[in-house]
Amino acid sequence: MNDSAVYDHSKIEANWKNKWFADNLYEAVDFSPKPKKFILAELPYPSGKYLHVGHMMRYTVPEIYSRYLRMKGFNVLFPMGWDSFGLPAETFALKSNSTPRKVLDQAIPEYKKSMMDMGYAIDWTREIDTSQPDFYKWTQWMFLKMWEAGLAEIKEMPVWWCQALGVLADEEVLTKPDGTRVSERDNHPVERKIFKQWVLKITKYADKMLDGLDKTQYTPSVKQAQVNWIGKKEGINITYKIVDDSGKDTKKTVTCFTTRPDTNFGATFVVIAPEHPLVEQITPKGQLGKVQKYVKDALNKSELQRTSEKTKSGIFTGTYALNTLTKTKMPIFVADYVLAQYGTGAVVGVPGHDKRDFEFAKHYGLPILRVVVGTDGDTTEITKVEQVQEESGKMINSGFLDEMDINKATDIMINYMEEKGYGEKHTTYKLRDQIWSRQRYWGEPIPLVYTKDNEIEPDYNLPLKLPELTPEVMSGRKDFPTLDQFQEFISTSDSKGREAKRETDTMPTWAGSNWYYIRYIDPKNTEEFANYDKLKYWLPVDKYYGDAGHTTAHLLYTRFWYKFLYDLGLVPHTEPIMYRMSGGLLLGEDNRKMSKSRPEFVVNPEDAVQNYGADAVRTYLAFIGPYDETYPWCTDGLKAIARFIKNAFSLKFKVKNNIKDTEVEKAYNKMVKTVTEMCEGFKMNTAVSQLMIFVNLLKKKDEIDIDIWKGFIRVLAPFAPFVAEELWQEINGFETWKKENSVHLASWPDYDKTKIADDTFQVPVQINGKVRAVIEVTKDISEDEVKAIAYKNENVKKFLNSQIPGKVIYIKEKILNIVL
RNA sequence: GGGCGAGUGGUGGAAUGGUAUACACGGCGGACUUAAAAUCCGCUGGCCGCAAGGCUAUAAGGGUUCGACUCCCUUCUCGCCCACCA
Repeated sequence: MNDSAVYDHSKIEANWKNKWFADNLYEAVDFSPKPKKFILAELPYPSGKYLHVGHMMRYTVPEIYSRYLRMKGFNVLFPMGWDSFGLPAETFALKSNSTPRKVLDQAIPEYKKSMMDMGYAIDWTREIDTSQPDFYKWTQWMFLKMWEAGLAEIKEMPVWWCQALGVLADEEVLTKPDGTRVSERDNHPVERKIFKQWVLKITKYADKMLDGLDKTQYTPSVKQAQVNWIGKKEGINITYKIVDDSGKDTKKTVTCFTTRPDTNFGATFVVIAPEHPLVEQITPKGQLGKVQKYVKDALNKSELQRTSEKTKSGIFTGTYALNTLTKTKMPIFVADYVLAQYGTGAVVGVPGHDKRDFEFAKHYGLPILRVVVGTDGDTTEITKVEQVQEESGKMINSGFLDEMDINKATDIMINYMEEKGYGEKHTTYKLRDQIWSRQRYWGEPIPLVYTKDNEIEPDYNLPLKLPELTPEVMSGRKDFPTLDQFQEFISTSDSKGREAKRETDTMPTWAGSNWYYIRYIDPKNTEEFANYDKLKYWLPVDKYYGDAGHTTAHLLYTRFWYKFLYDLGLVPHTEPIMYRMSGGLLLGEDNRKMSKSRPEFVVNPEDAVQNYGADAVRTYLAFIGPYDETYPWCTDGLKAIARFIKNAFSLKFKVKNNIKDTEVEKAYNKMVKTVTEMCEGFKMNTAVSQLMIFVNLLKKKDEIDIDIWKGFIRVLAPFAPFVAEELWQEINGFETWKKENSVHLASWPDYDKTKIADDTFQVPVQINGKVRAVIEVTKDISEDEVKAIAYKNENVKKFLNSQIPGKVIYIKEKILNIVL
């Protein structure tokens, strides 16, 4: 046997890999006349020495899809890069006793090698690295644009904070099942602290982001998640006069946001958040000490304490809000169940119709009034939380609203209050401004300068580079210094040449990820972040694949950033991404999340590729199940795929010219048709099973026609690119490698519909919906003929039992159902 | 508590109104082998039956339909995201 007789995956893969990448086979061509497809997979953040098998799970299926599209005649952009700023690299560096740059410079080539070993069809000339100055220059530039537009502000904000990592964004904090909050990275306990923070005013784009959803093809659930995250609510801000114990006007007011002003006749108290500025202003001196103590305790309470408390805590301020409708005095409380950041930070308590208010009222002995009656007609006193009515009903005990449906009453009350000047219609959002600073070293420096007069000026001399972590800087340190510890970095001059100081916060982990995908389009441009005409050619992203945890917030921020660039006329469309799908998880063989604590269940992708070949690993990851679901790794499954690849390879010895086999011909055309449909539908798992069915048939044959073989190789190519290339080169007799002869630039085969059509087909015969026989009939048979054949069938006769059929349903080529 | 999604053999899954369990794993039986591995062949949802065949099964219950894993309602369970959001 010669060399080519044995399937040796290591040899085949090493050979083709080098040739492909040397010739940049998967080049994405700017302005190609072919139609474009931009297939985007979230770039990894290197946080360890090697690529994780979970990454491969995420990338393989979209990559197969991108190969399919290329063969279908599209100019495909399937790029890759490194999201390398932020905590992951810092933590990785600290663990390695090194610096972020050094560990990245080691890890990135390893990650890249793993991707090349997998044969990923990436145009590496477009590689990006978000922590390189030529990239972050533009992140800084865009931030300055935001600042110019008034969308970047410095604000006092309560933020999550932990000793080890400093300030964290909400998204970097996880809630454990017991209610405690910890940092996403390394599980440090976190607490709430007030800090000055740069924030981006994403809320200004809330409505644009809601409206833009119509322009996308997101699935309903992705759209719904965007809508929910934005959380637009229309209601009214009602302003109440505040009086003291004796009923004297204090000249102060409290404004409460509510979506349910219809229940205002049932309002019996007001609650303000501990952080609310009114706390200090309205609390009488005698009361102030006690109230301040409550506020302090509330703010310092851990999340665990807050959520584990059975009763809602609060304290009476000693003053009252006047309910103009009922002319009653509503005591004003401070309580930590009211959030400072949502609405006005003050809530009007309607205990009969809000569960939280009910619990609070019950605990403090406040009156509970019924102003809505449900379908049960119950108008008795509300004593249990189950009786609290929230969703529907009619108004009672509510003056001019009585008998009205609650929705109508809401409208009428809003108009009434506006007319009387008690309140104003108001729209509020759950969406919060995005925190844009952190007190860490490894991030984009914020290019702003504080003058002597404490004015803020932009520094357009970009990139503003991070100071280096020299051995001198690091000597005697365990953690990285923050920028305020680099004197040379801090001191600068303002636009008038006077001494000034730099901002020492850096940008958050996700700064680069808000726009990184744009840079793939023009990664080497030094004049602008990307050439507009190139953007016009490549954008929007056709499909975006990534981690399920990034489906909502990351997508929203990406859309916000893009819409901002659009408003500046810098990008060509209003929506950057047309479609989003998130991948499931790959669990260990023990059906649990792969974890370093159970190393025996952690799959090392390098080992898998070495032992079974990249083609097998790729095809296995495609075959294992639908992209968006979660399932365990199974080594036996991988072995089976390795066997399949080997079987497919061995078929080559049977290939001959001019073999006529109608069974194979039909099966081939069916296979091409279904695999094509399944690739279109992103169902790579069933596409692989179609390939298996076809190979199982070919295995039984002694000879295979060369044209069918060539077609099969092309269909196999996106899944198992190495073996496909090997077989393709061999069958075509290409002796020396030429890029244009690659199977991966060959066209996807067509199929012949006429060869698929069966002359006969099977019709199940049902009696009362149960299959009693299957009859074989010819193609253009009439309904009557089908019936005649069916009635002759012994089993059908048996079940008809000489009865006369009442109704007979015949669906052509599908089914015959006889109803007795 | 809210939103979204899912529940099908021993396992991963297939079928989105028309023969439920494709494809694959695992298991069982057999061939080859001194033996094992590898490979190949056969069987494999459950129950009854020698067989033909029958009954039964897609989380549970109900409904629509000639026909339901698929559509609708109720309940349960799991996953993800959000969560004292007024």
